Amino acid sequence: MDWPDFEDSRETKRCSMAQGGKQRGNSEKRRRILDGALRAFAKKGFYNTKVSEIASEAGVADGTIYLYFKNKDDLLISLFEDRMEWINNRLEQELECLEGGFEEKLHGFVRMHFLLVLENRDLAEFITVELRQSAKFVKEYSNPKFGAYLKILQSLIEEGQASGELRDDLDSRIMSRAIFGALDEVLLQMTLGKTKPEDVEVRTRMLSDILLHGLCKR
Amino acid sequence: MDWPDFEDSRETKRCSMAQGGKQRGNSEKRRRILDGALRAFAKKGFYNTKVSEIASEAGVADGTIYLYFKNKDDLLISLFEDRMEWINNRLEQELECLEGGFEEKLHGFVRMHFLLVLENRDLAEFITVELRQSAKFVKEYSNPKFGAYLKILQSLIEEGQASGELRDDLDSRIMSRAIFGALDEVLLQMTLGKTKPEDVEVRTRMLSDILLHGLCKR
DNA sequence: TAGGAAAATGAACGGCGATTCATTTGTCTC
DNA sequence: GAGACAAATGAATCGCCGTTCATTTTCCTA
Repeated sequence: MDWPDFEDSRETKRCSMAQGGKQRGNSEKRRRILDGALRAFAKKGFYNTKVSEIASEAGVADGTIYLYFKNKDDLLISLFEDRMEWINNRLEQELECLEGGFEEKLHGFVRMHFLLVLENRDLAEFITVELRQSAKFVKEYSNPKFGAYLKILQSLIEEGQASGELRDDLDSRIMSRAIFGALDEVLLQMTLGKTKPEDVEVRTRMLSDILLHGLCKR
Repeated sequence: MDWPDFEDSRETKRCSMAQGGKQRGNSEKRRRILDGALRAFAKKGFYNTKVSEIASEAGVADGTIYLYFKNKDDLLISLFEDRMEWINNRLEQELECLEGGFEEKLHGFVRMHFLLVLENRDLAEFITVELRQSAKFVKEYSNPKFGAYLKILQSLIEEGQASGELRDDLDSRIMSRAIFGALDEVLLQMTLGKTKPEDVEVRTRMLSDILLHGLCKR
């Protein structure tokens, strides 16, 4: 199978509708499909989910999906970007509100990452499992929304370096990936197992602490 | 699709052959198939690889694959376990040879993880991408070989704690996952991009350093 | 309220690809 | 070298599922 080419904009497919105040119905259906797809993909994974299952999950007819998305692959990517954008927005929003130095900021970031995603188990499952799948074709089409996520983390690190709180012998690009990897793996475990709310706090503290100060005794 | 049930042992399928010194041909073909599958999966991913492609990659007929593996899923799992076992063995072997305290050991571990896997690009791609796929069904069948990998890391941490070098307020189970996640994500980036040999050294140093001492200035 | 266009429907199609199995090839024994 | 058994082959099968499109429904406008 070939991955989709992005010659036509996914975001605005079928803009042919009247422009007035009635975008409502249309966008809402698109949203319903994305929501249904998330639930379905989380349950069985992309390749084991039938389009007809997504449709019934979304409460629309099979064919309707093809009015909003080019094909199943396109739906996967659209869903991924949609959710990633949501995460990025909320992450940036919350980060702005955080007072204090780098330590607080990183702690806040880790906490947010966990909370945002665990807020919705399906999202957690989808992100942790399908992201890799899509990383595979980052080669051909570099996932911009995931790139944006990493950028946020990277900027955070660079700020810390600029303010002198952080060592500056570290490549922020590599560090941001390492941090994401650590969070993501722990998140995967939380997603698959039964995580109680207090576990989130414990893990947040533990991870931000070790990232800041390391495993060694000081 | 349902994931395979493991009622019949995958390892020893078709033991009906004579027991003498002629296991040779048989095992060798199994190996050829596993090798071919690795190449194929690395190139296109599990779901986009046709069984016939694996067969031609391995230089056997399509049907032959079914003499050694129950089905395509079984082949995936078998391959995964085979390679994971190889990694675990070599990792343990190398770790035993390492002198010094925890710092040296962790550094060695990180280095080994990178080198072992990058020694074979296909393996790197396969592990980083397909492991998640299989983590998905850890729910139904807990991947023992990956568990063993984590155990090695976990023991390393616990040793460090016992000897007093490491903080003991850290859960070694969670830490081992976090470390694996960080390594794996950085490895993914290395796999997809073009990594020069010296990059491996840089990243090894950077990662073991940050894991030991954290991002903060001391 | 008629007419027409956009949106939605879901039954049917068509291609694909995992798996099977009748046949061939190889190997060992007497 | 013939018989018997194991191993390998690959063409044919068959069920599945992504996608299409003829038809129906909805919704607007005059």
